[in-house]
Amino acid sequence: MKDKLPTIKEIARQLNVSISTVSRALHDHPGIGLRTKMRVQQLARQLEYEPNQTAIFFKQRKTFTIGVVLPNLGEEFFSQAINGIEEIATQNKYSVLIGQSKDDVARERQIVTTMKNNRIDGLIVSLSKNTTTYDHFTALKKFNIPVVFFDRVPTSPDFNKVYSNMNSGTREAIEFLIDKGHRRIGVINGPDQMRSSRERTETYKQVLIARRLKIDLRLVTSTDLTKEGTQRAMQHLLSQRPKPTAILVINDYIALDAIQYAKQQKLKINKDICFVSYANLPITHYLETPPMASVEQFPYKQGAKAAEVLMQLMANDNKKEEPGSFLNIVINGQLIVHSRR
Amino acid sequence: MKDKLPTIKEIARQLNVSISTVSRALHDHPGIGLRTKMRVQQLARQLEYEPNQTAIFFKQRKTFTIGVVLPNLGEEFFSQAINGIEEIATQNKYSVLIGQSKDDVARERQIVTTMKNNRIDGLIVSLSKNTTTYDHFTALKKFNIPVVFFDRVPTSPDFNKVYSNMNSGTREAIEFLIDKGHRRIGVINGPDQMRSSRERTETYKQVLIARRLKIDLRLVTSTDLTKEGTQRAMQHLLSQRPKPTAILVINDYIALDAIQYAKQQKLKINKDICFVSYANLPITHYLETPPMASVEQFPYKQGAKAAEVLMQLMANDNKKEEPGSFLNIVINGQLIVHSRR
DNA sequence: CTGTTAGCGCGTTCAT
DNA sequence: ATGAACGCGCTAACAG
Repeated sequence: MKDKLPTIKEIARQLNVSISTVSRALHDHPGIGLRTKMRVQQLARQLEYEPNQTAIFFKQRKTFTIGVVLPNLGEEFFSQAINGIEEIATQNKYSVLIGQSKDDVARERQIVTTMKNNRIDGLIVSLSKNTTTYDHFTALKKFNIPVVFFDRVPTSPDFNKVYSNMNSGTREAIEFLIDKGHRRIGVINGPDQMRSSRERTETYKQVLIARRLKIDLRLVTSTDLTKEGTQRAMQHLLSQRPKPTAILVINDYIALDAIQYAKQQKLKINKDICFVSYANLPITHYLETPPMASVEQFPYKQGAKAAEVLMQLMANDNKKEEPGSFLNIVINGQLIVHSRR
Repeated sequence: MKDKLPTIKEIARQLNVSISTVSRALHDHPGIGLRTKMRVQQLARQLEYEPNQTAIFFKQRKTFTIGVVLPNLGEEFFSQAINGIEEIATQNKYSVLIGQSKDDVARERQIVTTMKNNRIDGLIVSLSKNTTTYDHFTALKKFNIPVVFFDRVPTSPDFNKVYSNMNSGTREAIEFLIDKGHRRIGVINGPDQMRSSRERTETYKQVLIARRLKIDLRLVTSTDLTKEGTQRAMQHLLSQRPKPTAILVINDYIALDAIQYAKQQKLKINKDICFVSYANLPITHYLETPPMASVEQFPYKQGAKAAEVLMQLMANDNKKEEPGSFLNIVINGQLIVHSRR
């Protein structure tokens, strides 16, 4: 059944020419008789010939396929990102293979291995929140498979990364809050191994020092990104005295959990307590009580940029690449204010 | 660089055995010397040998890859669905190639063609809202590539489909509203070519007739799924006299737009006017004024089921399949009530 | 301008 | 128990 697909061999047979003539004709090779070229192309069309990509992949040692590994497609941030990735990939005639780590390191490793064996030409990754070792990625170097990380990137400088800088966005956010009169500002970070957590804390201290405000590190806490973890974080923050009047939250989803908790505690949002979060997802537009402001992180743009960088790396692959130089692209976060109340 | 990957040939050379011996040893072929088998496997491990999948794909005429084409990963419904698809595919050692049609038919065709040429083993599709012809899918039959549609499925019976039945959910929804005293119930459908639109209207009439209520078809309108289209639909509905007191909306996103519009018109949600929608997305849990109820459509389950069906079809591929029998799997929608006010 | 040949890596007869 | 040889479909180096 399947094997009756037309091949160049078949075309060659029917036209009494050689296989390579057909191949050339189909590729508009310069030195080829106009007449035979026409005949070949004509018959190919008639037979609905399509080159067998698997054979080409095999021969060219190139699959025109990239892999994308990310924690969870269910999160809007990541689906927006892959949206951007797919766009750029398609433009460049690449296909996209996806895998979700579900924040499980073993699964992440498994996916990367499978993709490597499938001979992907390049890989884009947003790390699982539990990933602390990177050998499954460095291993790809041996196979000449370039890797670009985005958003959740490794701390080590020895990787290509595209991410949104927490510093500028966080600075904007905190200064915004200070300017509105807040003096006790809490922070809910993600797990410690996430780069963003450290950056956020760092900037928090810097800005407070610059503004000559007292730093109380009990106001800096973290969540494991579960709803329960966030509730515990909120409970911790609200038990401090004096209570914080504003809280910076790692992302919109977590902020929604935090806001929900605050409401349950009979706090008035934007009055008793303000929230500023990260990501600025579309859903926030539909909310009655969204965070007061959100640091936009441009997931689509991050994904697209990561894909562009990867395309570039894959193109340079043939040439000698400069040893040990890694791209580190920062997309500045930008504070979007939803409510000035 | 890339070509220094170890092959069975290389292993054979180093061990002074034949290529086929290595191949057999690696596959635990019965008639093979235990001693040589060990030596081969040992060296393979040492060399970190991995079979070249592209070669295997090529030779086996099978890629263990399925394609997924859907309108937009940015929509939660679809990202949940692909979540389910990826899960099942992974369990069955399949990889997943994705493509977004962005509701553009030309793009949909392009993606399908590319995937076909890449020799995917099977395809899962949720149609673009503008798709009216299916020849790009029927063409796949010639290549023995089974196709399963989900959610947005063709009307013709000549396809395998998994979808959520509008009938039962719609019936539940309307009866729920009638029981709460509503007599003027509006409907906002999607574009006419969507199966769900017709089903919804059909059920609407049936239930109203069964309950001996007057049918006013001016209360049944549609949106092109843009925010503006939805506003026009709302404007139309609210200009009817008497005004509807409840509105059934094609999905949660559209419902949010509709609710927003109603609020702007100073209508009190759940008092002046009630909304019931479809999909029951997680975001609704965070809303102050969610639809009063939502017909859950189990996107994860739909995706997973579609993938299971596809796996089955691909497995039967070798055997003779019964001619012209198509699977039509219905996952009953289920009304989830958010608020009884 | 066109044909011949080799080979990519693997699985699979068919011999031995 | 093992090896030799073939072919999947295609490209490309070499020969005319």
